[in-house]
Amino acid sequence: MRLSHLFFTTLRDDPGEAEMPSHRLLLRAGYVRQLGSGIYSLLPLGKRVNDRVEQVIREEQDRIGGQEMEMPVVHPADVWRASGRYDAVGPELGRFKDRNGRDMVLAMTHEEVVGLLLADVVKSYRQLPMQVYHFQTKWRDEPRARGGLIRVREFVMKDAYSCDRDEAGLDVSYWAQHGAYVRTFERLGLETIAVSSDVGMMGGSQAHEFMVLNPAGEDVLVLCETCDYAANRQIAIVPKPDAAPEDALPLEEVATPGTTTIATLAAFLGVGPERTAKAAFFMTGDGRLVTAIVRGDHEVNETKLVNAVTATGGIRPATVEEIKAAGMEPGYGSPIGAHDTVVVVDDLVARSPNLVAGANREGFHYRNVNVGRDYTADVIADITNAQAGDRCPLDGGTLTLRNGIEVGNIFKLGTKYSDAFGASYLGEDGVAHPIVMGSYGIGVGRNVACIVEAHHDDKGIVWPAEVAPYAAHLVSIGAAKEPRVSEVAERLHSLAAEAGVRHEILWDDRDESPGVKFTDAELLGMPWILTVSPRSLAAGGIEVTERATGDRSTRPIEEVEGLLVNGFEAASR
RNA sequence: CGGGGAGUGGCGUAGUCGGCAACGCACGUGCUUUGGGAGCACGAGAUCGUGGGUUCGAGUCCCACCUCCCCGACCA
Repeated sequence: MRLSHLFFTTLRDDPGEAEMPSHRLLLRAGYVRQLGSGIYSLLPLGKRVNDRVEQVIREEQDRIGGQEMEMPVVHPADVWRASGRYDAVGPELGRFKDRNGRDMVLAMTHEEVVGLLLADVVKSYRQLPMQVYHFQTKWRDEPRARGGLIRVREFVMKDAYSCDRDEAGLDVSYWAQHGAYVRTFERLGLETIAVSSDVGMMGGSQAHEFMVLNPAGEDVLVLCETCDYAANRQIAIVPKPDAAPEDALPLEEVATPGTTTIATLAAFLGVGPERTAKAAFFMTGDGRLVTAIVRGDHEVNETKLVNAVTATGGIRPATVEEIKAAGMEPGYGSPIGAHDTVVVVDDLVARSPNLVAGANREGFHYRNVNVGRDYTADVIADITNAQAGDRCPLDGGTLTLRNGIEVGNIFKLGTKYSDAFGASYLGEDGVAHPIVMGSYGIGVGRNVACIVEAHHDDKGIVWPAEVAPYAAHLVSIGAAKEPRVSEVAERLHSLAAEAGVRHEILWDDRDESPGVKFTDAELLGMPWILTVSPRSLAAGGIEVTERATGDRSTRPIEEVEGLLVNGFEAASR
């Protein structure tokens, strides 16, 4: 490809609003342009990278027997009503009406369609197990897009669906996908950590998220320093030592003016925060007020809380009015004397005697509050966030917290969608059984961004060869003075093009100064930069520079021709 | 949705007290230059986010709205 004809432009200055390196570089180097919040165009260079990433994913899906297909972006709403998700999912599901007033949906995922197709196509156990996948646009009207391609509203996802006869079969498919993901991310040049994760609204029994560590990541990972325990903080187990046994003391009301936070309360009373109970209030989607009690030195984990009360539609912080309506006083709240609220108590609080808790009266707390005696827990569960320094549930090692970006996930779905759509098969036993499903997603654009996050320097992008849009970047200099420069460049360019799409090179044939060309070559990030100039020809050939290392050498023209045809692997040796 | 910030040629920005919309880069033409973001000359390019208001006069002041970014909430 001749750069003079490429639909792109580089920016000399950093775009003002791009904060993450990947966003800044993809904009500056002319790979992407923004259309709206969380909506991006891929320019030709961006499209080529995207295609290369897709191809890696495709090869690894095919390797485990995945069959590529394609399902629609626009679905009749009835399909989503059948699974219950038309109502269960909030405004992030795009909805509109067609010209006849029928409710329609912009797909955010494709379990429903797969369920329908399975009901139609699969009849016998002989057709299982089976996996299908496709690359398709998703629309998710996220509350807030951020970080360039990291979190967008419209994006292409590889979503795969495994279909098995039973749980044992699902387990095999699940771990086959796990292996495919490990190979995929390795080929993409991403260092990932597979963490156990929440099954969320997808339903199901087991899930992993593949995470890359990144300070701007939206997820918090809980990692053990001494073993391979790794979990999303949303579900990370928090082992808690038993509190020292004490006899329950009588309840005692104390005046604690101006102590609406645990810190001020503990300081006022001269006790540690671990001797207090903290109350947090939430409303569930179905209108229940949840009072969550954790010890003062912990914080509430909302995912665990949602799971503890099986809150479909999630939870949101309760308003002051809602809290007061249940007989509690924000800032001085506790379940003591409260009504019309679901009380969820962290297991540690349930075992901790004589805590300080709110008196539901402004400016007052109780000492020596004991669960069971002074108020009743509707649910006792682990509802706290893991904290740095906590003990690992596996080997007792020290836990650390790191931020991560989710580049892929795998879910054991079970039969939720096959049940909803009547997707069953006739077994050897002559009886109908529901098909057991799994679902497996990789966001393509987010992976592109994460690759740039992991592979760039102060000059620009440094693509791994596996995903680079072109095999090399050819810079021709001094063509006006030495006609052989253009001749040689022309020959290399067409030779590479004839060798196939994976061998194509980008030729900067523009009439620009050498400085501009070198700077752009480094910004664009092809793994190899070839320079042909009167100087290089005089030195015996072509200057070959490895982008990642900066290693530079002059090679005979015939050798470079060989690299173009046979691949640059030989050049690294 | 809450908090914060920003909308001025393609990009990055300046614009003071309300008084001819400016600078750098990029772009076009010509000449010079050609191994690390060249020089000179000339030139094109702006509904100052939108609507309303105040004023002799609004990029600037007031009101409403829209959009984008960041933090949080949210998130399959």
